[in-house]
Order: sequence, then structure tokens, then C-alpha cells
Amino acid sequence: MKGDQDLYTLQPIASLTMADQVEAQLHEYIIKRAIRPGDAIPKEQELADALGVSRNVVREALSRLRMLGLIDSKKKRGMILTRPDVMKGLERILHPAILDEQVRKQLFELRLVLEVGLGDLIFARKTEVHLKKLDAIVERERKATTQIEKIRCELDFHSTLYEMAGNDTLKRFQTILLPVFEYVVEYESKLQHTSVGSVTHADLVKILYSNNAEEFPNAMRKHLSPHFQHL
Amino acid sequence: MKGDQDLYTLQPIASLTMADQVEAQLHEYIIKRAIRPGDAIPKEQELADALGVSRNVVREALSRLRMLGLIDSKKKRGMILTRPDVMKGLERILHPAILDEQVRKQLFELRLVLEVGLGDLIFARKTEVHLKKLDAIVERERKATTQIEKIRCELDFHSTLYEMAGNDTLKRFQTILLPVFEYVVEYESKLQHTSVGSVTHADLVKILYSNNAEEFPNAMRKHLSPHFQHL
DNA sequence: ATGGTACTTATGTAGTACATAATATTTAAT
DNA sequence: ATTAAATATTATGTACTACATAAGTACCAT
Repeated sequence: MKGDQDLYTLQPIASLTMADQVEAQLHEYIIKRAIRPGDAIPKEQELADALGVSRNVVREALSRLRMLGLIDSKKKRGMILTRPDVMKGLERILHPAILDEQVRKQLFELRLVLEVGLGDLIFARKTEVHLKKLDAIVERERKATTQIEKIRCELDFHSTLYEMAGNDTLKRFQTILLPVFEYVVEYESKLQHTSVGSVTHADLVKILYSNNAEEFPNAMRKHLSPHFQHL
Repeated sequence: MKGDQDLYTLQPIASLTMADQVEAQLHEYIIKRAIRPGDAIPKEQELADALGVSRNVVREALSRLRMLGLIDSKKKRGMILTRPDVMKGLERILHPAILDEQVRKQLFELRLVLEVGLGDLIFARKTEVHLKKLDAIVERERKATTQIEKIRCELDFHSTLYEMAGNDTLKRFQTILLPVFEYVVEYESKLQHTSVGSVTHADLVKILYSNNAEEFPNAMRKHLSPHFQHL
């Protein structure tokens, strides 16, 4: 058709609801004014009046910010800004069942990337206690008879690595991603027998006992190599 | 009304609002029923009646889910489930100014982890076009005179690496994290002159031209070593 | 001062009414 | 009869009011 090119100039109609706009404005308000956690923000009715919308709309916008952990509200105290919880939004969405197949795959790749790169944080912060814990898991895995027990050890081992990294945000991220991983692992196991990588958990622990951070990334790459094959 | 209750039995009161509970229930409803994107969900009034709350409350809950990208709503068509946008919630929160200092630091560490571990995805998906693009950036950087131009090249280079990984979720994640990085880099630059790592961008490109994925993680570690020192 | 009482205030919830836009239905026109 | 226009229908979006509830505040009595 002739007019097709012209169509590109058309932008998707904004069609933002009032609540959307109010949310955006409040967000900007918070950021621009550099409001510190603990500070109070205007009352709902004041905001409604100032913005020229109904309190209802303001509440919808505030409800979203509250969900994100940006604000907290008490009955009479009004609303105060809180330290936003970075991972809160992710928690609600990252449920394997409602994720696109492709996104699931991408999140799984993200996990591989994280674990390969995790080395330096671990080496910087590992303690004897951590290493002993890994030893125990490896030992438990060696004795494990059932498949379920082995999988549990697998999860424990890698979770402990994230713990050792001493980065709460990262650890939390991993926890949120866990169900996605399980989902993908199950899918992979149907695809082919997940051969164990040439580097075992025991090998990884040995490297961690040494102080040779250089070896870690490639060791982990080899450990995860069965998964990398699916790229 | 009656006498006082035993204080020991008092638990940290949850004090969930109706909207909170409705949100949780709707969330569960969506997941349990395995509703596929495109499917319709009941009307607001129906939900309100079924849950025994006012439509107002239902709307607050729906508003949150809509913000997360879980549902979409058109005027008459009702509401339909959509593919949730994994990163949407993060986008709104990850503004450096409102983040805890510690969280900022942790996110910056996350970036280091990501880039060190990024190698295998890049090697699996890199193309000639990508490599040429990196060449161009390195060349631009070599000729750069101002500090600003150099920093821009720095950002472009690393952004391109994420692009090469061919993982949209990951790329998006990096884009969202960018402002946080800038914030931290500025902070670091005050702390001490950010000496360039012993491995340059040109060195990294050379490795990417070769097909030796083994070298990448440690090369990147050395490249980023000035940042790692702040651990 | 201490403790209680009543008052005040801001959020939370309910309910009604209407605007708006998209669909469905009916009517009109060629 | 098929198409086009007008109309009715319906679900979301917005506004407004009213009241419940909890958390401060002030005031009072002992």
C-alpha cells in the first residue's frame, strides 16, 4: 500500500489514565525533591486537590508506589517514604508458570552468567564457616542415594555460593530466580540426560580453599557446561 | 472489650489491607488457573461481589497488577492477561537518588559479576557486525580528547557487550542499572583516580576475535580490577 | 507527673453516579 | 440484500460522599 510509510510517524496513542499520570508525577516528585526515607509526603486529599483529580485516582497511584515499597502509610501518621525494596516487584512476576518460554530461558542464562562471574565476590568474603558448609554439602551429596536428595544438594551448594558472595541483593535475586531454574532444569532433563560437567562440586571447593581466584570462572564454566550446550 | 489478652500470644500483626489481600488472591487466581496471555478475567464488579469488597478495593489491586504488566485493560473489552514485563517494576525503583547507599554498592557489584560471566553468551552469539562495532568504539576512544567522550566510549563499549550476549532480559537489566553505575563511578572517582585496568578494551576485542572463550573471564576481571579493589 | 477521656485527623472501605470508549444491535439508504 | 449510519449496551475510568478505624493531640482529673 502507498500510505504504509506514513504510518510509521504515528505514535502509539498515549492513552494514559489519570492514575498512570499521577503515579508518574508522584514518582518524579519524590526523586526531584530528594526526599529522604522517613520524610512525610502530603496527604491524599491535598495531593488530589493539587493535581485536580479525585482522591480515588490518587489512591490508585499511591497503591502502586506502596506495593513497590516506595512508601508506607499509617492510619493517621500519613504517608512516609521508605527505602524501596528493589526486589519486591520482581518477586510477584517471576513465577515460571506465567512467564514467556523465551524469558524463562533468558533468566536461566542470567543465572549461568551470574555464577561464572561470582568468583571475586566469593574470594573477597569467604570464611572458614562457609567453606565447612560447602564441605558438608559435598559429603551429603556423596552419600545421597535418591535423585531428589542429589538435587537438593545441588541447590544447597549453589545457594551457599551466593551467600558467600556477601551481597544481599544478589542473594535475594537468586532466591527469586530459583523457581525459574527448577522449571528449566526439569525441561532440560527431558531433553537429554544432563551429564554432569567435568568439574564437580568438590573440585570447586578445592579451588575456593586455595586462594587462586583466577581458576574459579573457568572451573565454574566447565561445571555448568552441560547447560551452556543448550545455548 | 473483655479483659486483656495474654501479651505473649500477640504476634506481629500483619495488618494487611483489603487491597493487599485482594491483590494476593488475584495473583494466586491467575497462577493457579494457568491463565494464558490473552485470556479474559472477570469484570471488576464481578470480582468485587465474589470477594465481598467494594469495587474500589478491587481496582486498587488491579491497578498494581496492571502496573506490573500482568494485565491489560481496555474500555469495554474487559481485562486480559498479558505477558508480564519482568523488568517493569525494577525500572521505577532503580533510581540512584532514592536507593540506599548499600544497595547501590550491591548493584554495582552485580554489574561486575555480570560482565565477568558474560563471556560464554557473547562467544555463542557474536557476529562480525558486533565485532566491527567494538572496533569502531575502540578507535573512537583512542581519538577521544575530552573526558566526557572517553566515558561515553566506555559506556558504549560495555553496552555493546551486553547486546552481543543476545539476551534481551539481560540487556534490559543493564540498561536499567546504568544510572546506578554512573552514580557509583562518580563516587569512586572521588575516592581515588580510577586507574585503568591492565587489560584494555582493545585487548578484550582481540580475545573476542579469537575463539578462545577461556581467556575472557580473567581478562574482564583484570579490566575491571580497579573496581574490584573497592570490595 | 500520671493516666484517662474526648477530640481530631488521615487513611481505609463502601457505595452511588456518571463519563468514556468499544462492542453489539438496529435502522436507514443505495 | 448489503452496506452504512444511528442507537443501545456494557465495562472501565473518574468523581464524590459518607463513614469506619486507628493514631495522634489536648485537656482534664486524681
